[in-house]
Amino acid sequence: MDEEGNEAFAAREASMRDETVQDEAFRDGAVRRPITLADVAREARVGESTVSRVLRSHGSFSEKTRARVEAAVARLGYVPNRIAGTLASTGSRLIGIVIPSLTNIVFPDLLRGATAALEQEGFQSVIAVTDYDQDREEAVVGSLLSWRPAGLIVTGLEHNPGTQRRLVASGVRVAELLDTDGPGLDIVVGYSNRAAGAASARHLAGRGYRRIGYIGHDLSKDRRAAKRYAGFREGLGQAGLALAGEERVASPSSVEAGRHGLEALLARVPDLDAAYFSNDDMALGGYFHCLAHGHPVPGRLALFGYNGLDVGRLMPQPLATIRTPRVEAGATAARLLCAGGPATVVDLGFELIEGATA
Amino acid sequence: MDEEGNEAFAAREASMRDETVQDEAFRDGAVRRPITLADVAREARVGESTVSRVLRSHGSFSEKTRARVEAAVARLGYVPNRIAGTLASTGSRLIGIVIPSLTNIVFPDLLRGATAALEQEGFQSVIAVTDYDQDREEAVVGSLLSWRPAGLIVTGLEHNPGTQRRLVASGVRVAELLDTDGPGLDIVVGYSNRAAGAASARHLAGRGYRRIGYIGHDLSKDRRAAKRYAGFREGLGQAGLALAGEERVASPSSVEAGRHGLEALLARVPDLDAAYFSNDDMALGGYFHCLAHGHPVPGRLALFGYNGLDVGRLMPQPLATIRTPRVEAGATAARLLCAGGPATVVDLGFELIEGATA
DNA sequence: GTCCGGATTGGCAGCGCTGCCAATTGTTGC
DNA sequence: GCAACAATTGGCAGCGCTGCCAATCCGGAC
Repeated sequence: MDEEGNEAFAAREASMRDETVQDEAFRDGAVRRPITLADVAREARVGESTVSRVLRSHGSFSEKTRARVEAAVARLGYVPNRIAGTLASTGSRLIGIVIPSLTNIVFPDLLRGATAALEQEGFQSVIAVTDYDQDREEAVVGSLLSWRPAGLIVTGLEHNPGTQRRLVASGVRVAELLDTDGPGLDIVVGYSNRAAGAASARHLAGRGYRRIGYIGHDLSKDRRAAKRYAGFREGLGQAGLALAGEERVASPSSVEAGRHGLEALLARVPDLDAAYFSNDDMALGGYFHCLAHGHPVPGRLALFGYNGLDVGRLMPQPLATIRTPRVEAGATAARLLCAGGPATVVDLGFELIEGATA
Repeated sequence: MDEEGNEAFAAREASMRDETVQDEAFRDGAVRRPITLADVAREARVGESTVSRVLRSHGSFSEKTRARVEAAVARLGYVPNRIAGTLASTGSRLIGIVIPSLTNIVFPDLLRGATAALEQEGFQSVIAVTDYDQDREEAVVGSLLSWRPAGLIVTGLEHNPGTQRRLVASGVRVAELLDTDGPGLDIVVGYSNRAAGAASARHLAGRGYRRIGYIGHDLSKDRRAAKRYAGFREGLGQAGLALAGEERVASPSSVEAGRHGLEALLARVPDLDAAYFSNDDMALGGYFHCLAHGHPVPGRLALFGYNGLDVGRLMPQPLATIRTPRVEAGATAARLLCAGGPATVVDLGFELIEGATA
């Protein structure tokens, strides 16, 4: 145990090791030629197409043949080459998934739902991250399309003209996720962010809060957060209220941004009685600010988030928020893509969690 | 705005829409044949190999030819088919990434580092999730290998014999991540979980805590957490202490598991003065329990986590924990795989954050 | 003007598999 | 026992691209 507590964080290259494991795998020193379906066919003394049929359980073959082929596969340690298989057949078993970020747990959730559903259908997912940048989205969409995926899952409904063109021209099925506020290209699975914002506003207004502020992150990039914001203001307006103040941090959403954002907003608008955050991470930051400064919640200040993360439910006072079916959205989109039905809009709705912070 | 606050969570199929966007993309009603490199060659009046060379900026060609080819590509909206390209050439530009979970932010962090580095090198990542199940790991490794990736990133050093065999037999480069406590197959990038556990124990013992408990999740599946646990006990032993009690929840780690785990442990061992959690999520849950029950931290109970998540830094009292370079590990592994050097072990170390909860 | 070497270009054989079709074998009805 | 039919099997073209090699072009040296 030569590690010390305060390790230098910088990478320290450790000693090179003489690993020979790999070389051992080479048989008799000859250059190892990868094992192909033809090798299996020869080993099993059947035709190539028979091996192919057995391995895909497609078409007909006798039980005896199956056994022979499977034995040969096991003996040789054959791994089918899906690159070749995909090229030869029509469709690939790949689905491309484009998400804006991996920092916000929302997108791993989406991925989780999608990959689980895809695996069931025998599909693999190729992922790409855009960092909320539409130009990067265009680039990664092109890059994913070059793998000739059976379908593409993208986030949101807003895309560059170039991205739209590529998506349409490619002819692959596209599912746009987590937003139903606007026209989609093909399959749309999500919920109305605008409605969620409005519902949050109505809830806060209904509970009697009157000096309501907004703490958000960079809305120019996160279009869905912008829609919630718009819906929220609309909802306030319907209740005869106006936003008492708002704070936008330039960074992506985070606990830190929420904590500092609320601090800044309270400094400018001290008589706030409720704060609406662009999401739960931000709200948790706000909650920590209140705890740290002894502001009773919701007595001094009510807090409201978005997403319904687990952490919110487990705070000493459960966070008032809106739960969004992210995992389900991923799974639903994946299933619809695999099923190959007509263009559809699936609104999964959302659930307002009253919690105890508002 | 026809959404209501308390949406039913169950999926509600929305009306099918007659989307014709896709059909518009079909030219002149004929069945659209995908555009191939041969089409581009014809359009540009050059040979296929010339187009290929231009598109890959490989080999030599005149400036005039490049312009002609690029114009033809733009005119036809050609997207190269990497499936075919990969089959024809030797190596693919795919890296398979196998992670145990997407629920714990640690793995998205790893993915983030890896995908960012891979994109720079012109690689794409195919991901698969094992749910901490070694049999599923074996299955997904096989599935990823069938895409003939240039390399594979897996988590941890412990694998089924079958997984090991496949990895070695495939001949692809493998990077094993987030653990350096044991022998690796090829490239290993991470840090010592055992040392991290020991460092945590020394820290708590050094601060004068004597009745130290452990709250963890399912260690039989999460081998790295098990190593931290072992290191922690070892560290306590070196300080002349023994574990005052422990609580293992059967579920995966989560804020909820931490909160309930601490509650249960305190019920059994009321005179605990410090709690070591299997990670920060769990520790945050413990912190929430303390807040909810008015236990002063660290006066009544000290808390110590693992991973160094942002949220810990922003708690009213910053969490005492160990920061692990997860993003860096992903990026380093990706770069090493692309670089194709010899087998290596890179120990990135870790950093103990003193925080204010211990 | 001719020759030489390098730059540029095109032709074409596969990469490993699947899909089609034809050949072969086994089965059932009468 | 034989035809008709179904089940099973093998052969082979070709998916779209790259890599190799040969053909062609170009500019300068002679």
